[in-house]
Amino acid sequence: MSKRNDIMMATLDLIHEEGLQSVTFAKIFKQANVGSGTIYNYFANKEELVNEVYKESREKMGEYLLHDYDVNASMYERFKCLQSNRLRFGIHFPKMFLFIDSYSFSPYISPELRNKDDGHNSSEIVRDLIVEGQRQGIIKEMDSHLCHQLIHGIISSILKGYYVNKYPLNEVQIQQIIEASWKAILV
Amino acid sequence: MSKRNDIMMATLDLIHEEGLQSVTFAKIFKQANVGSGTIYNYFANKEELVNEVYKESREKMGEYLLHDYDVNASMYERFKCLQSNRLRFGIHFPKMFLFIDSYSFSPYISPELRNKDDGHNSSEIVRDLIVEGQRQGIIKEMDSHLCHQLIHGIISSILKGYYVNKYPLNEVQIQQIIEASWKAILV
Amino acid sequence: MSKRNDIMMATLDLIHEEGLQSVTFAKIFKQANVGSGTIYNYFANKEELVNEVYKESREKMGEYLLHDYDVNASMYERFKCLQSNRLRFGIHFPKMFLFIDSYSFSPYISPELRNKDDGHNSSEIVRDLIVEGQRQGIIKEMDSHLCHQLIHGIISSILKGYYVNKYPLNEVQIQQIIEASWKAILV
Amino acid sequence: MSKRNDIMMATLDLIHEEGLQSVTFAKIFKQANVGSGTIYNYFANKEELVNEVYKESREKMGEYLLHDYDVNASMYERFKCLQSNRLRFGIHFPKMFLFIDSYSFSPYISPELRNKDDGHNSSEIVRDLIVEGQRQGIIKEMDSHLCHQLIHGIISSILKGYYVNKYPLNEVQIQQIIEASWKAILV
DNA sequence: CATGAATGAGTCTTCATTCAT
DNA sequence: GATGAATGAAGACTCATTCAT
Repeated sequence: MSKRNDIMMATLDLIHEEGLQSVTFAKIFKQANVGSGTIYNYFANKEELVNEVYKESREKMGEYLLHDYDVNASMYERFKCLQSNRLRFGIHFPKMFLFIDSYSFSPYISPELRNKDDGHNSSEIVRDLIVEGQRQGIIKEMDSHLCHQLIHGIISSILKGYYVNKYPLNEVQIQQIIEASWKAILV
Repeated sequence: MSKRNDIMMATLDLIHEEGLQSVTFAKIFKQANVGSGTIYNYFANKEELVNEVYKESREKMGEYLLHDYDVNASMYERFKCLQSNRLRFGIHFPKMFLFIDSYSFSPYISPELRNKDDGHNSSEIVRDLIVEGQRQGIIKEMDSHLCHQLIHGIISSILKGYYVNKYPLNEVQIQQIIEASWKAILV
Repeated sequence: MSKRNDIMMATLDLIHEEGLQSVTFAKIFKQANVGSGTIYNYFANKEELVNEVYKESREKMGEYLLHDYDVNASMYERFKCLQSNRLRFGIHFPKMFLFIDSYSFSPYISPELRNKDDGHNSSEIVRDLIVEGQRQGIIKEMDSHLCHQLIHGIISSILKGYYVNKYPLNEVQIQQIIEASWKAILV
Repeated sequence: MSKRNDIMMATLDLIHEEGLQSVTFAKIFKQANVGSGTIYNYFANKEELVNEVYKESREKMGEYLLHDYDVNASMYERFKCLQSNRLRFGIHFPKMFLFIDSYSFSPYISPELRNKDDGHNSSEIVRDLIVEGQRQGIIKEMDSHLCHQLIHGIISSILKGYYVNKYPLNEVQIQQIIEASWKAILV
């Protein structure tokens, strides 16, 4: 189980450092310190390996998004929790976040996987929240997927700027961003 | 000139269909209906070809962004025009938009090209607008590059969802998105 | 180790048969009975392979030149030994001799390798002999490198004629050549 | 006729500068200032072009070797004339001399051409001289081809050292070399 | 399970050659 | 004759994948 994990971590590291297109098996083997044949005990081929890394990253993010999520909290509290978690996930796991963000729409990732549930229903929870907010007249009427994508897009944007050191991302900025994204979808 | 254009169009098509990483010369030659050596009459190598496609795409987008842009219009009108144009460019030229969005930070695209002016000063115009809005107390105080990235990021995110058919993108949705992005950066 | 050797021998054979310029990897693989990728387990590229073949040939020749060389023998005996060994090396290893002779000054062979000691100091020994002979007034005064090249050049020239079957090269001829080259540099 | 000559001269220049193996048609066209198709009006292919250059070089050298050659002069005078002419040809036409010397035994040059008469019988004249000298008891008994090759080898050696600036080659040196080569083959 | 030498299909690229102008 | 854009066979080299140990 350790070898499998070594390989996946090495793959994620290398994708982050050099981009998916220049990650070769030779580099993965060297980085993971395993023999070149070992990978085939765990993955059928390169595509499966990458998709597996993608799947695990998605699962980890899905799980992270629901940290301290209280279904009984107020609408704004729940929104804040979800946006904050997404932002913090990006801050703590930049490799995973960027990998997901960069390749979700790439032809390399199988469409089934892209649209697949992450096992924690986080996407559905976000959209449920949007729909509920719209029913209550708090959130503007629009396609829930569109709205979801919109608030997600704001977080992505901010994180990408942060990754290239355009600005710091402390509690102050985090609160500002959450408020800005909240205002963006209010009626 | 026709052959050169055939090659560039074939390249853009293939990048869109399969991703830059799996675009091979063999596929380009077949798609463009030219001999395998012909490309080298126009481009020194694959990197130059891809960068040339990138450059033309950037130029086309830069030009498109300024459609009907009136420097004397109100702040909101100008903002609306720019955001709307970006969105419409993405809707009408999905291949170009996705190529630019996906590979601007790829090591394959030369840094000088990525940062190069697109010949229409569109980037500068957007940031000038932001700075002016901030001086007038309309737009929230923040780094102008960050703000630029934020409103750009919303459009990108929305377009990517649209491309995978998550939702339609008609006039109604376009207006919703523009308003949401405007509200996101207001004080 | 066997594969590596197979490749080098095949390379030398092909250089001899068709000349360096027309030796392709395809021919080497076929001749050596290895897969096309195998070479890269042993040599970084074609240049390294050729240089390695050159290096081994030089080492072999350097070793051969000193067969039965007796530092206490007379000047003429030592001269005879060296010239005779060079000639015999060329007779017994025509591929190596011709390869060294033809490509020592080719841009394909790295200069440091060309000038490198062959590990047996044979070049130095020849020049030492010349210098000693000049000090004793036996050998004509001239640059030792020039003199070295002259006696070496005679052997090369003779061997090339022999290789294209211009004449036989038996003991009689060998003695004639050695004597002629000795007389050419005497005072 | 001018174009044909331009191409041949450009070819000889390039072979001298970069070696036969790296001379491409593209370089020849550029150097000769002709279009890429022009060559096929004069030469069937690259090999024919190179062999034609070789043939002309050999003819020019053959002609040069007989400058001021007096069949009635003394044996030594005639020997001196031939060796001197060969040396002077190498001094004045280094490109041709080196090309002939380097590629005469290369598989690139067709064997028929290598052994072909140069149209001036110079080779035969040299060997006739040798045979005559041997009959008179002046020159050592040995295969005339061998002897020819030997005195030719000395000149080649000397010229190669001269080309890389190891020493000057003025009248003094020329006389020394001729005498040395004469002594080499005397009984 | 783990290994890595061996493999060969596939990659980019070069370059002699053709042919319409 | 002269041209050079177009060509594609062939070159060096890469890399995912296999298999004997």
